[in-house]
Amino acid sequence: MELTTKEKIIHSSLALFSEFGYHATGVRKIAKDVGIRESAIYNHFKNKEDILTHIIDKYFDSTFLLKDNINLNIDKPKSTLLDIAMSFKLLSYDKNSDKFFRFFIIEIMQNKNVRDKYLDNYLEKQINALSSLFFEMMQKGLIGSSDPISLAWEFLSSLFFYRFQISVFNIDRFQSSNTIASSFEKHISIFWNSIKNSN
Amino acid sequence: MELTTKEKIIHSSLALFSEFGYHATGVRKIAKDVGIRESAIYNHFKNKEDILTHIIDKYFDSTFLLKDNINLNIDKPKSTLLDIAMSFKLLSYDKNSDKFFRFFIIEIMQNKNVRDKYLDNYLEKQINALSSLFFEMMQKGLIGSSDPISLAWEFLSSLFFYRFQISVFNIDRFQSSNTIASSFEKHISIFWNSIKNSN
DNA sequence: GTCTATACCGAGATAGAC
DNA sequence: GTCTATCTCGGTATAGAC
Repeated sequence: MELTTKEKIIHSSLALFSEFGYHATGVRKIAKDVGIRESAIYNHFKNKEDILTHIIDKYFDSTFLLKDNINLNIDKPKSTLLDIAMSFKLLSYDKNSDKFFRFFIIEIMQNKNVRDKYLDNYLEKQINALSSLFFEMMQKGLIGSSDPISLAWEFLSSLFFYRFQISVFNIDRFQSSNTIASSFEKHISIFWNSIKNSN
Repeated sequence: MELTTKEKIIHSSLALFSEFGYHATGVRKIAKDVGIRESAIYNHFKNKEDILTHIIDKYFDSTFLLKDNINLNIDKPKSTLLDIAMSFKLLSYDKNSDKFFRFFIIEIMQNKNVRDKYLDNYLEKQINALSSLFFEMMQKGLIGSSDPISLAWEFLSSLFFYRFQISVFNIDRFQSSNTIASSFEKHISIFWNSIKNSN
């Protein structure tokens, strides 16, 4: 697979941004990594920030969105939840997705554009989708009655943290990520055990 | 309370670092915020990185460590867990601690020194302490038998995420943090409901 | 589309007067 | 301990030849 220069620039930039941060990464470094001169960068991107924007637009979805063939079969509620958790786990152990994740965590804290994307395009959608799912389950009597939004937060929180933690381990303690490899499944087990209707 | 120049530098630096990041914050900006010239900074710190090091050393503990008067009364297991959660909540809604938290999240991803502190001085200790607590509870038959380390991860994960999320909301959607204000308590309720021994 | 050369700026940092 | 003045370096970005 032959990458165009533009693709190479994006690829190198992302690798450097996710390791050193956006500000600490110079255009010279990017150019060197690609194998061209700084000036050649500007044939493909307006400026440095333009590279950042392209990366965000191109990779945000693939970094955060779960596989969309999740079986939302309401009659098998526990395995539906497990499916979602496994989708998180898949992303966590995907090398590329993990790199983007680190990059985005940094940018969420510093870049309003990324932060808004995270809050509106990701978090809110996830919470809404999960709330609906739990609401349905309650109506069918599969789980006890309570606030579906709170359940959604509780369900998501652990999955997100495990992904965060694996991402931190993966920087320079790759082996340690094994210690929480089974946490995604364990979460479903504990969570389901708490909310299920036991009649 | 009169702050020394050195303290003022640390204070201003932290505010700027946590808002714009370490690399995006110049020594000139810090000096201006303090009300002195750049050169005067160097009477107090060797260089810019030296300021960073001092901040980390001075504030890491107060950012992450829970209040140490938590009552680890094993005979009231649920309220012990609630105490821990409330300690998290307290830190989340403390304005200063919240600022440091954002700063440290960024640095965890980019700075090996901070990352090691997070992993060794914070995370491992927390997991160990919680594991011991759950182990004791199992031995006393207060909760069902399972892997105490997994329980510790599951318990901590939600609390950490809620803190993370409140910190993100607090940047420019202060109002939204209310939506998860009760999540800390809710977490204890759901978690305890799952692990308690019901005999 | 990439190169060389260069402009320009702001960064971190130092010397020495006060 | 702070100031002014200044240095050097590396950053982003552009002009114009090939």
